[in-house]
Amino acid sequence: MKRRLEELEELKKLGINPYPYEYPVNAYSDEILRNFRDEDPPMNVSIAGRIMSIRRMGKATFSHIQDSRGKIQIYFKKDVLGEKYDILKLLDIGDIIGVKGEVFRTRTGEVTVKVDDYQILAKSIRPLPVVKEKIDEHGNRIVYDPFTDKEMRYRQRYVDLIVNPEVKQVFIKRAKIISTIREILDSHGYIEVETPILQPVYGGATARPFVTHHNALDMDLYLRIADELYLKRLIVGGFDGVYEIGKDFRNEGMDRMHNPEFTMLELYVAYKDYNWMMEFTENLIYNVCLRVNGTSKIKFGDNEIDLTPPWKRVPMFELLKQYTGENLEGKSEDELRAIARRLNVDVSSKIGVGKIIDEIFSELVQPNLIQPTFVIDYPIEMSPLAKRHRSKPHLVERFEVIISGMEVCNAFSELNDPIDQRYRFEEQARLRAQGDEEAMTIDEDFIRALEYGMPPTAGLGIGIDRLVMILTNQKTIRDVILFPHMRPEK
RNA sequence: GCACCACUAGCUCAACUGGUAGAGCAACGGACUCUUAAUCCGUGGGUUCCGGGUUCGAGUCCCGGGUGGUGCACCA
Repeated sequence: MKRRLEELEELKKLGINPYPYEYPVNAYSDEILRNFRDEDPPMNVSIAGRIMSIRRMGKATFSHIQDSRGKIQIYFKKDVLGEKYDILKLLDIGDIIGVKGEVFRTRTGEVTVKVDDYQILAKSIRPLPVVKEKIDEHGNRIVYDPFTDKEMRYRQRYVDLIVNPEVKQVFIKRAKIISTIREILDSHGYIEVETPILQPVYGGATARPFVTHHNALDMDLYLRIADELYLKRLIVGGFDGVYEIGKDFRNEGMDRMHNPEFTMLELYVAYKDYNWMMEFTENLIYNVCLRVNGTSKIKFGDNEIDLTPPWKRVPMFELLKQYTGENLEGKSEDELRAIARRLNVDVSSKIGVGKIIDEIFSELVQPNLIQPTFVIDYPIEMSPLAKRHRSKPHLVERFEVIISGMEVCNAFSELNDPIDQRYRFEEQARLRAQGDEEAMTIDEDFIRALEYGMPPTAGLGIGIDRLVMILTNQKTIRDVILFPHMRPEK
């Protein structure tokens, strides 16, 4: 770095501003490579990018520069550039330059820009990890000494993005996934809304919140753990379909599937139930995958996953029976604890019936569900916002979508009976008193809204990060979040 | 929060049972006007994550701490 600061000073002494204001770009690496024809008249281009390699050979120098679209070789010649050629020695890998020149094909066949003139656009004073690569005879990219240090890749994502082009592709695809979801939802006439992230009462999920403080009001506020209760208020307010794509925050552990802040899509549609929502969900995800990947059969880890609808719909208790050999339906808390012991599943003494079942399910059933599966009809105790099942009163009309063992969606026929809702909240309060810190707190204003009357409604939540993981074949959530949460350095 | 593993030059990695810390790339100097992991000659580069301890001697062994990874716990 010291050496580069000296170069910076030398440039300034020569009257060259190493940080100029703009540069007229009229072409990109990928277009130039794609459009070049040997028989066409020579084409002049003006491109800008970062120097990724330099091969100096006395009075001629080859270099590759990388722009937003890819890389292209450039060729400097002493007899073309004269004195300006000598300034090249002050350039380094990592510097950003603009070059103008004619496109030609080298003797070895690579389409290259022969530089008539160049300009330094930003001097890099911190050395970039140098990744060397070669394209083999099959067109495969072989990388030597790849930049792999996970900690540095996540902390200095900018470096990761410069040096590892496949990382950039994941995030471009992520953007496309989200914009495609928007297009589809908008085309159905659903209204995108924004609801509070700072909430006086948090709800809509069972999780521990982040707490912050509002100074002027001298009160604690919570970062939302879900959008649910506000979006349902909007259904009460007369919207037929609303959705929100935004960050939720949960004060829980971090691992391959969890980041403390994550992106969630929630959608609520009036006059529909969870059966309708299942069909909607499988079509949504199928179409997003088609548009983004061009196919509905994708690889995830060692598995091939087929997202073509219809997806299997299986009641939760049926899956439990299938994978554990035990019938858990209608069992008391004591009986469930005994079964858990028999199945070698550890359950905390603080949790109730719903969570014991959930525990057994996530340990013994969920990892086996690789192809997209609607798990339907959950016990009422673990779903305080869902409507009671129309024919089985101890269950609710709820589904989750499991893909590759990962929970990607959660949805219900929404509970719109204000009396039942109050009763369910009170049950949660009882669990909380028992020591379940994640049980929900009662939201009086939400109940008041239901008291005015909410139409029958279907609601859906999709974990966007996890969906992106599946559609881009990434095994950890950190690889689909640009700046995953990290402990502070030092 | 717990367990296991990792941390050595800018990057990727070596260093046997404890015995002078090394290579490739990058950097620096030189040669070279079609190279492409350019090549050839030469040079410099280290708080071995941090702090203690054991030892004549610690990158290596022990204790404590940090960060990361993986798993568990926790997690609509």
